[in-house]
Amino acid sequence: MSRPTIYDVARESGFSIKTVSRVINEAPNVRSETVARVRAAIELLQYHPDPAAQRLGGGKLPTVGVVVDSVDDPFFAQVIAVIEARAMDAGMDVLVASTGMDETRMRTQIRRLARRGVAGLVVAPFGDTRTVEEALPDDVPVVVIDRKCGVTSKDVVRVTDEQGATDAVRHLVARGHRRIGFLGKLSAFDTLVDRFNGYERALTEAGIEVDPQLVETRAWTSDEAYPYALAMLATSDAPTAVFAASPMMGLGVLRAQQRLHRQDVALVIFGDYPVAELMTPPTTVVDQRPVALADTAFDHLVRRIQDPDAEVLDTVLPTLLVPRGSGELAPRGVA
Amino acid sequence: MSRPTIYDVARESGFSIKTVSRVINEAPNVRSETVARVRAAIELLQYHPDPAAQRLGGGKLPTVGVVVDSVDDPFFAQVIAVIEARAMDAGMDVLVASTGMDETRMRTQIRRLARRGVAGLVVAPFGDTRTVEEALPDDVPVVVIDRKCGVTSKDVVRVTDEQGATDAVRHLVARGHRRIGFLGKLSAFDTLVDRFNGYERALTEAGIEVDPQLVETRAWTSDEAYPYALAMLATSDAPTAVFAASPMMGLGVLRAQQRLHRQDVALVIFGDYPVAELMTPPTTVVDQRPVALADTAFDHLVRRIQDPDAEVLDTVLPTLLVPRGSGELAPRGVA
DNA sequence: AGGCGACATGACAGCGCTGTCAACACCCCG
DNA sequence: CGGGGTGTTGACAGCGCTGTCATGTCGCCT
Repeated sequence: MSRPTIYDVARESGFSIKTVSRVINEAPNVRSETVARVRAAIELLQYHPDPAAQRLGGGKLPTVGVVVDSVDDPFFAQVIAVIEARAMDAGMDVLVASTGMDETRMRTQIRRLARRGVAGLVVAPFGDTRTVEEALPDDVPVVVIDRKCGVTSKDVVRVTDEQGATDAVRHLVARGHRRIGFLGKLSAFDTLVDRFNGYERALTEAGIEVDPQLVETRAWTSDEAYPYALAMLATSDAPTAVFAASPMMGLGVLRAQQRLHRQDVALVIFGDYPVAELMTPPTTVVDQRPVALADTAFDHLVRRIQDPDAEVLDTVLPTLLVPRGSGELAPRGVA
Repeated sequence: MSRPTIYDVARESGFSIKTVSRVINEAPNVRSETVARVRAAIELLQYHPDPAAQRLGGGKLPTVGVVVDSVDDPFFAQVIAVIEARAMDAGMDVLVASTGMDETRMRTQIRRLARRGVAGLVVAPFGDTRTVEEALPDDVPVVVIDRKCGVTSKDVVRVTDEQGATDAVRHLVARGHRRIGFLGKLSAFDTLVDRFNGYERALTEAGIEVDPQLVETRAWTSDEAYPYALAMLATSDAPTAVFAASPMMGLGVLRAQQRLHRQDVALVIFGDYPVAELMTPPTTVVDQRPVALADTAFDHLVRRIQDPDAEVLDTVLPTLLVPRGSGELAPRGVA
């Protein structure tokens, strides 16, 4: 009445449990006829191996763990969705854990999943190199996503942050903007620094000097960004365009614009967000393409699981500038 | 060098593994001094029980499974986030699985998690009563969320769909609207039918007849809703207000409005969505309060895990009308 | 014909826990 | 002072797998 075990399959098929185990794990050196008979018995009994037992017996759980800042951040939600889909195809389950942007909690969550015996881990880390390197386990395959954080011992999949930012700001410069604001907390992630560098590069190559008045690096959440954005837009020599280095910064700017009833400030946000195309004007973004990122991360995780000694990869995927309207606005007062 | 086991703790503390096991599981009849000594040993060795072994030994995994339509739907993403947070506090992990709105896949995913030995399951089901009742396991505690689907054998946590819809439509009626459109696929979920009933009720009590021209029940995704919304808004006797029975329908309407350059159509969407407050005009919604829902669901799940024979609960939480602008627009042409 | 290696299968011992049951020490009561 | 709880602890047998090692069977080469 209870779930069938490997013994039931063994009895039914007439082979030993070890042979059944071999069939399950697609081990070599089993006669194809034997495989067929065992498979038939498995099918007949509707047998499914118990992951806990497989794990205890010596293997890993058919499970991948995903550790991200927060599960309901749209970016990470998409990442999780892709990983979940890929894992399902591979017959694996997905454990999720969030760090809430807390280093201790990040460490705890990673350790917990590692202890649990997951086959692999996808982690969006943060903190300085040392913290992150220490938090990442060496006995479990890990792929780091989105942020490198100086990690060199693990596979990393991220995007061209600097180039993406450069593209965004060049886009604004091409529309004639010369006073372009920047919002983004540099101390938070290395990615933010890259994005600032991209901003700086685009300005410099256009012969525009970076105006410290237009660079706001204190805000982290959108709530924090809002007053700064408000202040920046309200000054007499306000920027005619803004580059928001993250969706959170972008939302702060949008709130400020809404508050000031201004729809004439050009805006490009690094990172797409839900319904950006329905805003007034629709928001131009630098798409980080979370789907491609997660897909690649999963590929690399599988590779690492199969060959723990494979060469360490640092994959940098291109971003995509998506013009929707807000980024194509001409400078105020110009036709 | 390897992870410490219960034997290490036993040796270190001077007790048997069984006593250590008792301490871990907070079993009764253990002297407090013994507990203290064992705890000290656990602390010293940094011991953490192996979930797989606990499971095999006879218990359940310290894990809850969450099965939803899709992981990156903002509503479910929030649900998952809350469950994850609560689970973490309870020392549990969270397995996520999505159904992709496919009955077979729903069944597969639920079975898989159940087999895995999770302690409990939170499921957003769909399909007719029979399908769902069959898909839900009886040997694992389950809490059904968001949609009842006729389930009577499990705890259910949902919201006042009909009342919420009535509130929304009354709100529009109170602003003077008499031609109010409805968008929502009734055949999809029982919740949608409830929302339509709420719509009908609010109209009826205001002495307004339901105009079939203004009721669109074919669309399911926002892509499908878009052309219908477009058509509805473009007719000569177009509605002055629209009640979108789900965020997807709402996005369809918003796209249509954007396309038609119309910001004068009053709109209330059932279900909040990201940055709704930044739209032009900001979108008035009926908040389903996913956080409260998930919180309650987790409470009920814990209750059910502790007492499998507890009375079956059907909890219906109130929704919250959030006026933000779009729902307060007067009918076209009226001051 | 004898022997060796490649293939195919099985016996058995864990993996790290928990459940069952037994053992033992006390305590209360008649 | 003996019987029968009650509280506290431990020995031991699994749970359902996989790893190791042994066993048996051919086919082929010398």
